[in-house]
Amino acid sequence: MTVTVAAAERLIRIGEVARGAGVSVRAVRYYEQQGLLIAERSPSGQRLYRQDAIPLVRFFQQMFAAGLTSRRITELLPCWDAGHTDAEQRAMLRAERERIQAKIDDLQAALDHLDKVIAITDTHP
Amino acid sequence: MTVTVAAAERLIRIGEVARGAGVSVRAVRYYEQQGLLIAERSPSGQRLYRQDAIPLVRFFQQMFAAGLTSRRITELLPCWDAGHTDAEQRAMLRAERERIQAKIDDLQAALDHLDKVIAITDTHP
DNA sequence: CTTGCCTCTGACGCTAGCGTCAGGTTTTAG
DNA sequence: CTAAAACCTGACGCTAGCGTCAGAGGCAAG
Repeated sequence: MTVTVAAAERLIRIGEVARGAGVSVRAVRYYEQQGLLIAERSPSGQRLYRQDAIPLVRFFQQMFAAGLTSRRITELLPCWDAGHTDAEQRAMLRAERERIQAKIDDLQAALDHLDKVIAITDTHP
Repeated sequence: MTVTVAAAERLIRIGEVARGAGVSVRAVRYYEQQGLLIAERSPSGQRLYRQDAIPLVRFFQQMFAAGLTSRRITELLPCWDAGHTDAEQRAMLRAERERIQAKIDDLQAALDHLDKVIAITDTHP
């Protein structure tokens, strides 16, 4: 008979989070300052994170790349954490979705434009 | 018998350029400061533009949206103006192309991520 | 013990594309 | 002629996500 015990999760320090997610230590501190990432503290004051902080930071990077501000991300975090959403949050999700789609379209148009020029300059050196 | 005369192009002032391209007057001045857009000057010192300045400014906007800096755009302008390109410029064109494509891919991934969350929060209110 | 790496809290710096205000000239409409 | 609208040159401000430096404490290894 086996008994499963809730294993005390190994907490990691800020450097490990930063390396794991491919960002700077400064960036991780900044995320905390913006309310994106809450850390426990060791008795001596060092930040301690759960391991899922690493994918979370990666996720922040993805959203930043998509043009969301840290403020928007904090407002949308409950949609992930709890699965709980109100009408306002769903509207924000859709609005950001549309923004991103529009941005993709703009980028695609710019890409097409550049490709034309590349084609011309290649056949016409 | 009809004689075609090279019609003296009607020059426009900065306000018309700005309205035509959907940007601010300040932006147009900024482009000049960055070396993107050269303007003639009237005797009193006002900037005078040819009408193709409007599509040019639109193009700048498109490139800005694609993440190119004004510096890069100035370096690539000869590719449009003269059709003349050297190897370095062609390499820059390709590099920018790759950057934009990578950015599109990132945005698409973020969009897919958001769509998943939207689907969850919709079926699971 | 001390060497060396990691972490801490401020706090200022940076970039890029403008916004905006100040104070003055020019052009245009009536 | 005159008032409004448009234009000019500085020059400082703003945002957002960090970089970077300063000065000080924490922590495992030899």
